Amino acid sequence: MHIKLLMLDEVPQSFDSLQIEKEVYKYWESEEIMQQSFEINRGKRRFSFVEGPPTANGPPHIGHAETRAVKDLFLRYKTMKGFDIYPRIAGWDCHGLPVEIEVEKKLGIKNKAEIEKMGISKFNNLCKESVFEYLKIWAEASKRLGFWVDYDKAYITMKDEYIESEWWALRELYKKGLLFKDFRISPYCPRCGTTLSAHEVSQGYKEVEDFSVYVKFKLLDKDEYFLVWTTTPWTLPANEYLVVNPNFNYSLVDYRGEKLWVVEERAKTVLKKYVVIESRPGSSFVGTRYEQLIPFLKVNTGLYVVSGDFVTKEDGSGIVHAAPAFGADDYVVMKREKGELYVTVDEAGKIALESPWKGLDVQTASDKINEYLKETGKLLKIEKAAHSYPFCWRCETRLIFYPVESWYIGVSKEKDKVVKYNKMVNWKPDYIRDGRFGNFLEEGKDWALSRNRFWGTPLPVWVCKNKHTFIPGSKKELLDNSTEIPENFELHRPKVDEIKVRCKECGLNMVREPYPIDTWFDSGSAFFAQFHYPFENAELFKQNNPVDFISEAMDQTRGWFYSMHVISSLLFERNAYNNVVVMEFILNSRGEKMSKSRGDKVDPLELMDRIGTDSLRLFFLQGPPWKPKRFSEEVALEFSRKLLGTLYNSYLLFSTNARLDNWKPKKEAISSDLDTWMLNRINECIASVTKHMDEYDPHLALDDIKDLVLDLSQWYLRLSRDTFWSGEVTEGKRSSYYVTYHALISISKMLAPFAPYFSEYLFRKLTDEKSVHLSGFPEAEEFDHSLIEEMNYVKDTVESGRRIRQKNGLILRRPVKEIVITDPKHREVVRKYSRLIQKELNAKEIVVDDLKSYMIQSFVLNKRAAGKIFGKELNNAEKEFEMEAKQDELKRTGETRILGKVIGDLEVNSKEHLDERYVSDDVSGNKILINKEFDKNLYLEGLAREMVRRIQSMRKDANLDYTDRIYLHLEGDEPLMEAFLSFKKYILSSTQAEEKTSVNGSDKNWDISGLGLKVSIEKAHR
RNA sequence: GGGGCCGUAGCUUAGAUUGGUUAGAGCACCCGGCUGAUAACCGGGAGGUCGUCGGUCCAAAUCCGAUCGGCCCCA
Repeated sequence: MHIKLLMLDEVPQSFDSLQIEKEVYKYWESEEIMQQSFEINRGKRRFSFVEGPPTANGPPHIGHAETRAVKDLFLRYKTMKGFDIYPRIAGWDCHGLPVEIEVEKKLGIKNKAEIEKMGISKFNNLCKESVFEYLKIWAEASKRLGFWVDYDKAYITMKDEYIESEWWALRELYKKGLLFKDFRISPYCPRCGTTLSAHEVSQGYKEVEDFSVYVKFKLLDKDEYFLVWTTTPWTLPANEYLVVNPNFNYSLVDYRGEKLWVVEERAKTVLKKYVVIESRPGSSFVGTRYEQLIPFLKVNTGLYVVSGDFVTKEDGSGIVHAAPAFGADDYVVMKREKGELYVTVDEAGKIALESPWKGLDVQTASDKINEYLKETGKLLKIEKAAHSYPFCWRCETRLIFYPVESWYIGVSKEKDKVVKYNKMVNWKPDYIRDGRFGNFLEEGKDWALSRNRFWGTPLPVWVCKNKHTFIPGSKKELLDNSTEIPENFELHRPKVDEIKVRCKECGLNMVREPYPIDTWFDSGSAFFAQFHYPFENAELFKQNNPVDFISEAMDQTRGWFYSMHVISSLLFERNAYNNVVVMEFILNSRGEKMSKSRGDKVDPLELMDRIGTDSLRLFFLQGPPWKPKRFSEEVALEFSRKLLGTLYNSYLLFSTNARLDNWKPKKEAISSDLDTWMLNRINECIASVTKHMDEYDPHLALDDIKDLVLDLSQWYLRLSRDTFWSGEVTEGKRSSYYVTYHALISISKMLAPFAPYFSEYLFRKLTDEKSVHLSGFPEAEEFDHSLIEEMNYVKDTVESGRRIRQKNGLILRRPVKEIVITDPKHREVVRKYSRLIQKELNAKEIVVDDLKSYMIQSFVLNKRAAGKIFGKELNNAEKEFEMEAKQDELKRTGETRILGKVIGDLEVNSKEHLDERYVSDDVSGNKILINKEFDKNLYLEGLAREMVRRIQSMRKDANLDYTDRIYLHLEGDEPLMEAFLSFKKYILSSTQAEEKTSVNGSDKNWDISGLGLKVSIEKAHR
């Protein structure tokens, strides 16, 4: 008769994680457990978090699932630890090129002109709609994954309030002199009239054959030349500097009567035959003036040599010509030298300089310039070489580098701060801080903020003809300064372009700088803009700054981690976040990146349907998050089956018995050393898990939990089974129930952040509380580490004992008479756990004693010495010496007579060996001795156990419940029947059997070490 | 082209900061055992040039250099 308790619910015999997940999900939904978890700690200690907003313009992939699992892990942990995480909201990144491209694809258009033709208003509205197209799938997958954040209150980067906060930030930066306009030299398509992003450029590389030329720049007032190599002769008319590497050595060589400077290592390749006149380091040329190569451009600056580390000796001559308008390095040189920017090419890619080449496109111009150089004797040589060159991915036009106006954030000016605040961040793994991220910060590049696109946060900069600048720090400030406001005004193009603003200083109309800004500025502002700070929630912002915890994948080192860090450093003079967990990618089973084209992308929702959410989450945390993982469903399933399946069965064993005994969860007096050990073991685990979680090492915490589950199942419960099965409810049994209950509760709580579904299921079976996620994380009580070490010793001992039995053919089912442990150091431990050891090793007695008592000393003749005495009789002497009496005599008196002659110490060697009645092995170092003698009684007892095992296996085959009783009849060979008679009580009680001469059930014939046995059983009727 | 991380058994991996027993575990495999919670467990076996080469050292998976392969970022 089963009495159903409120707690300790009955569960199915087999573990169905998918079914459990369904039930739990439904329960969370109907009871609004997630919402409650947001509220439960309001007003307590704060832990702050900010979501790195994804752009929901495609379905989430497995990498998103991983970051969400890791974020959620820590949010749940901190919630259970009693922290108030508020706000705990989702966030969505709405702007940017990826969104525009999605819309372009849908419309079947591919350039800016077409967008302008259809109207920015229409286009941007489509972008706005497109952003949320995948939102449902994202929210569904995230919820299913158990990523508990408030989706209803998500921050949205395209809302006016959010943008307004960014405007405030930009105005603050402007006030600090950190927002300014400058040129940047970017890849540019002269046909489309547009710059290309790095991503676009990398798509368009092609292998082409181009002419490259070596030209001679004459030193001023000297009959010497700098030899310079270039693949873009059209840039030569704009030459402003020559650049040498200060660390290289340059040679002046006589080449066909001309004196040329060239880097030492390249002279041979470039010139073949020449005579070296002298050598000088590159640094010595700095400042040397030279004659203009092509005299059409009027230059006021430059025409001297500068140094630059970017100059290599891989190709060319080691001397580089700089035309600042057409090269990024060149531009940096010009800035450093405070030179001027000479733009000799127009926006359509035609030469604009008054010269014979005016109006030619750069390619044609290059050919003509080559001819010109040849005619004027300035060309040394011309060659054709294949190299890869970028083309426009849309129209296949050659790209050129071209100066484009852009607004910048002056990171370089504040580099020291940016670097300093990074030191205050706890990076996991720590090498990111000084490695990948730190190195990037050291570059200290200014942040190019403006984009030549449509859909984004508008740059809040208005300029009038007199170059007066107006930068509103809020929507209100803009409106207050406007003379005409369009209908349905919002902070997006085209409305912000249509608003009329009059210059305060001169009264002229102002025009907005037409750019939207880099989307990274949107997401990088999340830590204050999500609050609409500083317009609202100042207090809330203060409580949540710096953010305690963020986590994203590795690619964000130059994305979100960077933008947030820079904005915070420049704006608030502090780090934006305290702890950041950086994740590596999930790879396919071959260790490659998953990709659409390879067809191995995994849909997280499908995956969760197949293997379950807990399995997926556990898979992510098997190793450190910052190690790339090869994904495999099998590995994920195996791990979770091992952990959760074992836990499930532990609960099953416990609950079945506790229910039968009508035990109700409550604290009980602890009555055994095994129970005390388990409690200490649990506390040790809690302490360690807490430490690892606090240090953001979740994988180590999971290892700890797994070890505890195995200790519970494979050691504690296995050894406690007898207690559970004993008939009466004794003090010992109550103690075991309590300890097991306590272990299961503790584990379900510790596991809750990792495997939220199964933990909830288990927890709810054990208690009548609402949810494990609303419960507290277990607190470790003091524990005695020596108790844990003692048990480890016991485990080792048992393990060695089994090994020794196995190696000596003493199978475990047969009891042995005695086991001696020759380790006086652990005398007390062995005594304490002797019953346990005895049972595990199936021994009648456990003895602790000195090894000495089990070593037999024997003597053999020292043949060299004895040979002198016995000569040819040595063999006979040896035989006589082996006799026990002689050995005894020697041991007693130190000498004995052999073949009539007295021998003593000098003629013998002594030897020790283990008493032959015992066995041991080298591995245990003779610490465990097993007495292998056995008598009839031991023999019969062994047979009895053999019979029990066969009967049990037949019960199992007959699908009997283990409380069912049976009728039993045995027939067989004599020793077996004798064993049955001698151990009848043991056999009948352990198989729940009653002896009967005629049994009407199933029969089976067994062979037990050559003895025949026929077993008949029948289910007994009550 | 520059920077970063990684490479340990068929698979998943511990050990690398701090050089020091026989490189440790799990899955799978083979032999044996235990078993009325368990697709569990226990003992044994097979399986490793610790990616490769070189260096430092009495001693290298560990430190250094090169090289190959995978992944990422940047150009």
